[in-house]
Amino acid sequence: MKATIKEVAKKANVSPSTVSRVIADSPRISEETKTKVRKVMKELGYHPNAIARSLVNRSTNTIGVIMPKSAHLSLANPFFPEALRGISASANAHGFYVLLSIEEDEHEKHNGIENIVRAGMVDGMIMLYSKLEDKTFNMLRDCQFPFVLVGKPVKGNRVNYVDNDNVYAACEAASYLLEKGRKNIAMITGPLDLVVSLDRLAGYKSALEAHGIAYRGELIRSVEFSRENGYKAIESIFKDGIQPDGVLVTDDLLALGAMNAIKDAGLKIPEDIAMISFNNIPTAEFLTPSLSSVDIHPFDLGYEATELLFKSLGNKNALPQARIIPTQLIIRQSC
Amino acid sequence: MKATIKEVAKKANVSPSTVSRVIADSPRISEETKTKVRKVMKELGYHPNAIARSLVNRSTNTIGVIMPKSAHLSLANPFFPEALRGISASANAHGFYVLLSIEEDEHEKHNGIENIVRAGMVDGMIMLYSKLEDKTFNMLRDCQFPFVLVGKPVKGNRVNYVDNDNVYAACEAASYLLEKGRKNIAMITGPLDLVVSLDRLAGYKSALEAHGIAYRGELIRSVEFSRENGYKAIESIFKDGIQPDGVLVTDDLLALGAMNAIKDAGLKIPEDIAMISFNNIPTAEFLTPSLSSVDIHPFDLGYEATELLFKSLGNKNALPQARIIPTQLIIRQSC
DNA sequence: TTGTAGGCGTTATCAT
DNA sequence: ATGATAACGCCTACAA
Repeated sequence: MKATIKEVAKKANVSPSTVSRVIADSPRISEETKTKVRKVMKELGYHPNAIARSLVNRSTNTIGVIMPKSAHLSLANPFFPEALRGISASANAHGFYVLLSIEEDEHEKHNGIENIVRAGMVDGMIMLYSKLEDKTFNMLRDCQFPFVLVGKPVKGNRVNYVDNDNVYAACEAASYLLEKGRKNIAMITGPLDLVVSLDRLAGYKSALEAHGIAYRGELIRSVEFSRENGYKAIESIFKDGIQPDGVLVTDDLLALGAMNAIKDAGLKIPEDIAMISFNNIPTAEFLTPSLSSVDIHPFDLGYEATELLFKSLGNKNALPQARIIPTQLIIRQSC
Repeated sequence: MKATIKEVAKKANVSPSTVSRVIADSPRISEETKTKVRKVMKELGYHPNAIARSLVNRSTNTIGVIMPKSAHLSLANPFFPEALRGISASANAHGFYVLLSIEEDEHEKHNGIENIVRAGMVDGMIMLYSKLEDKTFNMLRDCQFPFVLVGKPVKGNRVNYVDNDNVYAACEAASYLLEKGRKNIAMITGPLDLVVSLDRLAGYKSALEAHGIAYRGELIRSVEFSRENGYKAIESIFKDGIQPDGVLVTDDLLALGAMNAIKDAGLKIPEDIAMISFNNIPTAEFLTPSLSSVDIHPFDLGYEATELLFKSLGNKNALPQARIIPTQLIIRQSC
């Protein structure tokens, strides 16, 4: 059985409140008493109970992290684990714990998160994605519960968020291809209900526009993140009788599949089709050809999001803030 | 402000205990009252406070997950995220939450975990590694705190654990190389204070023995997990004037570096040096040559560990159990 | 079937 | 500088 504050108090011949003050290192307790009480705490192996503390303080020193269903696939993708590391690093630095919620399906997800929030398990949340019409997002916003989005909110939603400039990043990547003389640039992107997909598509379009090239919808494929879907997307473009000379892919897993589809069609990268992708997985440089990719700095996204959360926890009616984490286009052999 | 059980009670004209019983769906409450109370709960948007519940129940419905420092590097490695998914899947199924602890350094780590445990934040723990003389392990064991090790405990420590048969897996892989006619098989392994490293080394040795080949210590390199270290390990073997015709690597990240070192030395894989690695990262099949690797089924390791934890939570004085998750040697071009 | 009262371990307020 | 007391929100004997 664990020692409680009362037992410490009894053994030290003081009252529980005195012990409590010693724990808080209150200046209103004599050094003498402090050392005496501390000695007893050691002897008894006493450690304050976090639950009881949370109950009276109405705060748990814990932040929640929401990972979307698609993260299951993408856990292979370094984005989520790296973001998690960033979150954890910031939380640790503030003496906070991290409650992780990886949910199974849409329905459960919503319930799970709502439980965590309504049950008072966490003081704030980090959402590791941003999509249109998201129930969890709406719930959090409607509750006025403190949270930070990793990703950009839908227009008009004024909330705390941390994101890359995905429009810029995609524009930069597409421009690189265009300036290499590529004219027919396909795009393979994730689901279009994700804000990140929309942003990157917008960036792609703006690059075309800046280079005086017309946008053609038939060059675009939107699919769920997986290697298989990357493969199929390229296949489908070829089947439509289109042969692009470049392709912008919004995720390296998709790119892996796409590369294989291109090879299987007897075409060469980058000679026939140049490729740039996103996320810069650790093996990108070891592929043949090595894969050009945009590093989005997921650790920083997680870290800064958490820092922002603490800031808003400290000042409940602070205005929503945004932080933009720079991206880095890493050119390798694939373009 | 959130509604409490008292407010529900008042509005429903019943006592708090009745509401409590409705929450627990006690059979001693009439259906009539139940529906009445439930209606009020809905109206008030009532949700039981998990903290208060935890305090009186002395249990938090939360399990902790400990990720070691080296996981930082290895988060690029699918092992940890996949294991996390498995843990989360099992925890969700049991209505439990997951508290994640990724710690910075050894010292902090110990303190962090000890806090979590002693503060009563979690009902049990999953340790995602196993090494010799580990402080956290000893602390947990000495506290008699319920936990499950993913990995094998040091001999003599009777604790719950879930692991692969790493001796067998390494033996199988080494034997494969030997049966392909390779005679001088090097081994690049992780730190030798990790039980997994020792086991795989033992498996390698036993394969040699079974094939009547003498063990030579100069063929072995033990390094921290990283691509750079994989590169250096091969370099160091070459520098010693040794040219192996096969190499067994205990992690794909190490293998990536090793492959490059071999290529840079002007040698070919598998012609000059055949290679088998561990962990089967998603890109293994996309490398050139594609990398043979042992899939250790990290999801299952996490899932089964958590199931085992729940079992031991249910029966505090059950005897320690072990579960072995099968491995799968996946042969590709590198051997 | 339902209500009352005490307590889970802590902190905060008000005394002393 | 320290102690008594009352919460925090819930559960659970024990009573009725």
